[in-house]
Amino acid sequence: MATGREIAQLCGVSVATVSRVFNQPETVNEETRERVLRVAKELDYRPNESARALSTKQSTMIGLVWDTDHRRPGWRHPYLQDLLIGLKSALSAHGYHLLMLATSGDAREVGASLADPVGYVNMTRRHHLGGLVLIDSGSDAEAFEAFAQSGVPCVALDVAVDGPRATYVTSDNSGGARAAVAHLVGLGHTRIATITGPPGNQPSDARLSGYHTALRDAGAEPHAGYVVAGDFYRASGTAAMQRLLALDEPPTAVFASSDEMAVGALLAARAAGLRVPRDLALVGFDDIEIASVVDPALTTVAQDKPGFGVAAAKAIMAMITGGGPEGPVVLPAQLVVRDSCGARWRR
Amino acid sequence: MATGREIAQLCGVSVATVSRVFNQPETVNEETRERVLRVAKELDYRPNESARALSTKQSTMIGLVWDTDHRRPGWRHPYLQDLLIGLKSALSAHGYHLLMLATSGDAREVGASLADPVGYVNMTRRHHLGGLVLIDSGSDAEAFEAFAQSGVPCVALDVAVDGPRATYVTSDNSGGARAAVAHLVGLGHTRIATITGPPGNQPSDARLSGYHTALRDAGAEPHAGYVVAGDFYRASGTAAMQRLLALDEPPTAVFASSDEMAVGALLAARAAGLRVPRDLALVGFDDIEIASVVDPALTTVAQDKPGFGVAAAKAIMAMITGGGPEGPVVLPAQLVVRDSCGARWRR
DNA sequence: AGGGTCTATGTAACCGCTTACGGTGAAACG
DNA sequence: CGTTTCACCGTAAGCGGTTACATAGACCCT
Repeated sequence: MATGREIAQLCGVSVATVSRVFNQPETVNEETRERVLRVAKELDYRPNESARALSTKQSTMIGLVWDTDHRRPGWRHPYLQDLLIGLKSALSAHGYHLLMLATSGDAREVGASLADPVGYVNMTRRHHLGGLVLIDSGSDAEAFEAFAQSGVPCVALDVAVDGPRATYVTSDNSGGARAAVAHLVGLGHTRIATITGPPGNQPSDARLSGYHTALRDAGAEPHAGYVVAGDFYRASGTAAMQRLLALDEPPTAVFASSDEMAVGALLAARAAGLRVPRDLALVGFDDIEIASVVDPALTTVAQDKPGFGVAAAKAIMAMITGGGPEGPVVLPAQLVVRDSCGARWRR
Repeated sequence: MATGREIAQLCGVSVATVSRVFNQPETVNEETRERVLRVAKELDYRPNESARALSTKQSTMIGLVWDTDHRRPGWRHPYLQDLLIGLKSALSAHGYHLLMLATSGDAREVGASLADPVGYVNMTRRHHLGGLVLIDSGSDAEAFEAFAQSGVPCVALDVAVDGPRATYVTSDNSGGARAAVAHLVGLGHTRIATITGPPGNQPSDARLSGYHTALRDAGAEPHAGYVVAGDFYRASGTAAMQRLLALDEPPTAVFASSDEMAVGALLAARAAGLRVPRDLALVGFDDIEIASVVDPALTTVAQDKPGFGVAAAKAIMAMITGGGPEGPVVLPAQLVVRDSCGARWRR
């Protein structure tokens, strides 16, 4: 690999000039600049990023905190791929890379345990990362708070954090839920239940509050037994639905806090001999792929999935270049009406 | 951030000793070692990875080549998340990180265009990456070949490459397909069609050959019109199915090279008034989430998704430490019988 | 002609760590 | 007791860039 020094010698200039050609081209004479560039091309010169990072004390990398081996093994993000697409392309536009940090297996580490904020923050400092993107992995808001307080710029997805250089992006969860439930109300339903995510999980809580708001708007009485907690996964939706169906006065409509749970509920309803949407209206949240494939196609609240990534990238870049954190970003969540609540069917 | 020098001063030793404590602990006296470690801990010392990479000429990062903005925009990998889970955890075990490379937006680059091998290889050299993992993004085997020939260690997923330091991991595509079609044969079908992926795509071609083998095994005559090409995506499955149904003698069973296309075919069949599996048996490939949710649940060939990542990580580490590339890894592909081909129903 | 400005470049220190090499003292040896 | 051996550690030279500062002309002005 050719180094700057070699180029300098071949061109009869100093290494400083070579460096300037690439970093402040306007300060170097056009003729010499071209000469340097030509030789650089001939030698297939690649500036050494390590050296560069060492002397500038900053890298062009953003860390991604995504715990795969969380307490709950096999934890899955509903739309990781879209999120990464948005994140990666937005970061690329700024010349930044995404680093998926490993925190384990390093004997050199001083005081790190695995998969906890300490390990990640260590890595962040060791690599002089520009910042961190935190992907919500269940309900560990406390861990995220530790990140936010650590001082490294970070933006969390789907969980509100607060720190000197931290912000977050989330969907309009309550608004989306409210629209979903209002839709059910508009279809004439009065016995509307909801299957929530894990209590304490922020998006879930916000969706629940949207559910309440919509009912209140409609002047309806929230029925205590109509709120059942799940964990965002399919099986919990099935279980929750079974509990709802066992009620004296089972609901005629259900708003689930995730599509996965909605699908689970659908299976339970079907198993109980109910037909959706005729006997039971169902709305989900997320608009993952499954939603449009399931039969009947699921009415749901769509999130701007790549938008999460893009917004996160923007927020990080703003903190890196600008300084202070900007306010939280709230992405729109939009009701997508399909077949599972009978809107089309009634018409 | 504390540096090695500071620690050295506080401990009354030289920086060399500090470095040794972390890299060759056995060569330093126990007492001083502990002293250094203690001070390091107090000062929250983090070795600077840039400096380290600079002097050792190697980093602990593996690059991930995953073109999101491919020719075909919106290209999606059927099971990226599982693959990443496997990849990341296996790399972490070796203390390696995964770097999602950006190749655009860098004025400093000498001769790079976007999203092509050149750009990625540039970045690989600039960052002294240990190697590259190439995710198949459609049918660009030529581009992959360029990577493989570039000399940087790389392992490709689902496309055979050949190079001085390159290898690949793939599923037993033909074996899986063969099992799937044999299953259909076993159910008594004789008019078995297949919907392939894009011609030239290696997994697709292998699956097609498995299809042929199974038919030959059964002594059946391959019907030319029964092989229809798709592009792995749902819509193409629908279109292909429509073409098959328009045949004079439509098939009674279809093996699709991907679950997405199988779902597309399912929709087409349903739209044509056919009932699956009674009027048409259907088998897919991949075993993505949708497969088990669709109605009827899809019989399909499951791939070891995290296994891809793990195998890739192993292969890369072997090339980094060992030297020469090992042979290609072929993961088992296993038939998962569900409801879409009537096996259960017949019994 | 002397002084002030500007532009273009060179000099050299520095970033923080690794490592080849050499030195020191104590133990072991003949 | 002189010499070898060995464990331990320091010295210093990189690694490949960046950048503050100095320098040297060229140009312009009074």
